[in-house]
Amino acid sequence: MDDVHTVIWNRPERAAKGPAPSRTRAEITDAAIAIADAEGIEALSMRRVAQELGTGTASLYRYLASKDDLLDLMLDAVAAEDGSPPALTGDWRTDLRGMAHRSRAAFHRHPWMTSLAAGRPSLGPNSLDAIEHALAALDPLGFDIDVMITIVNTVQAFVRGYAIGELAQQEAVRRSGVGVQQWMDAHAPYLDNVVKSGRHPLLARVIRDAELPHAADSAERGFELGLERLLDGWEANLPARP
Amino acid sequence: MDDVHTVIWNRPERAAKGPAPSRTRAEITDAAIAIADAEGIEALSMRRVAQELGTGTASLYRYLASKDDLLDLMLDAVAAEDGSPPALTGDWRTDLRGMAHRSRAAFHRHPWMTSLAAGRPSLGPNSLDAIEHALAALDPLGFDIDVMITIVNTVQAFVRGYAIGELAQQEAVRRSGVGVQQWMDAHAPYLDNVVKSGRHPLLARVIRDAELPHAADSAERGFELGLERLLDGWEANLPARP
DNA sequence: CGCTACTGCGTCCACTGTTCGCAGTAATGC
DNA sequence: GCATTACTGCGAACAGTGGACGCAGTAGCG
Repeated sequence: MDDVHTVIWNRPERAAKGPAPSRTRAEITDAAIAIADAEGIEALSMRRVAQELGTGTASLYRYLASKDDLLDLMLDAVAAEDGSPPALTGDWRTDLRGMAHRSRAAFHRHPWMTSLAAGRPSLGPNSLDAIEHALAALDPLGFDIDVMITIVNTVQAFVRGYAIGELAQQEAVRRSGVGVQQWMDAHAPYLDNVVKSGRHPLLARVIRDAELPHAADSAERGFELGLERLLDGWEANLPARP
Repeated sequence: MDDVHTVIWNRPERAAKGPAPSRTRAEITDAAIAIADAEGIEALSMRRVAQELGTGTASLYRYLASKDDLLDLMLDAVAAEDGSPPALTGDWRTDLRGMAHRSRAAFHRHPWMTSLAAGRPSLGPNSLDAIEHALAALDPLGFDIDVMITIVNTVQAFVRGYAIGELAQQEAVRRSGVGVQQWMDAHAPYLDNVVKSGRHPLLARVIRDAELPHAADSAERGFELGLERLLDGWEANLPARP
């Protein structure tokens, strides 16, 4: 349609002329997030959003060029949930650790983010704010901008990848529609075969270990351990100041 | 239908009685991978797979309980592409680094994996082989199994998250149906605004930096740097032997 | 006041994953 | 040798999807 305003982030919300729109992008986005939270990402359809808002399905396309746009808006809305990033502490490790934990918490609040993060670069204004904030934490160290962005990138990559792995089983269970116990029961014979075959002795130990009670918070501990190791690695190898 | 063979990995490929099936799961999986490689994951439909194989759509459901099963098979098939994991070198860093690079290469060969990895725990036999191999690389160090699996987990998380971030833009461009240049042109006004607004001074430097020619291999360099930092972190903090 | 550019939306299209039932076939039990 | 059984391939149908089109109604500018 338009030549210059092709990207959602650069498209004005309201037209200059004509009747005022009766909804806002934010209302639509919030409704979509509520549906995805409650019923899963596969239940999120344009019809379902329209129903939630009590409007016609086609009306949504006055606000969004496509469902893809809606998904972009959802991701960026989540990036703003925590409000403005906290003030910098002066210690880059503390600041980056905080960013990592906030990001992981967002994934846990909205597990559908794992599905959307793939194939969708986070270029929304709120995501950019978060990156700027992380860069600011590294700024006092006085390094090249490409070193700084690489550090931020790798931390974000770790958080994203860890959250996806963490939530993968939970999401598979939810999508299957049965309870955790039934899902486990369905998979038990296969894992039993893996253990009994003897060709995966170390994995067998992992599987047995996973049945222990202490495993409850192992995901959280693994995240913290991995994150600290990554930060350790950067701290020990920060390049010399230019 | 069945009580014990509910999980694809534990379901026999061929029935005991009746006519022999005219295809195999592997044929179907390969066809699906070829389609996803060539036309993108959103072009992968059961009808499209059936057409590729010259068979009826409903016939596929003699081999698979659902499309989800097919996606699981695709992921596990990719995990077997490199053949058996190479022999251990005796240096855990070298072995884990190799695993990470092979995994990243698989993501690049099959960008649709980024979409599938979310919400889908990798429990297929080939994925399990890879994990067993990584654990074996750490075994000589003599640590608890939960420490070992945590190290493997964090490395896999980093690779997954980095690959997803790396391929996100490429996938967005592909999905949009236009060329890289047109996609860039569509986003340029927005990024210009970000730079001009002055509220993201560090990001502005990143955006300017990204236009430099050296940025061509920056994704690869970032991956290697981050991976080495993570391995550094583990090496420096390996817990005391039990 | 009229013209223009918008808004809301009913209706339609092509497509999706999956199920049902039927005809054909290979191995088994007797 | 022959009925029985358990499978195979698959056309057709079903409920759902994202999105396009065009029409009626309306708000603001000249």
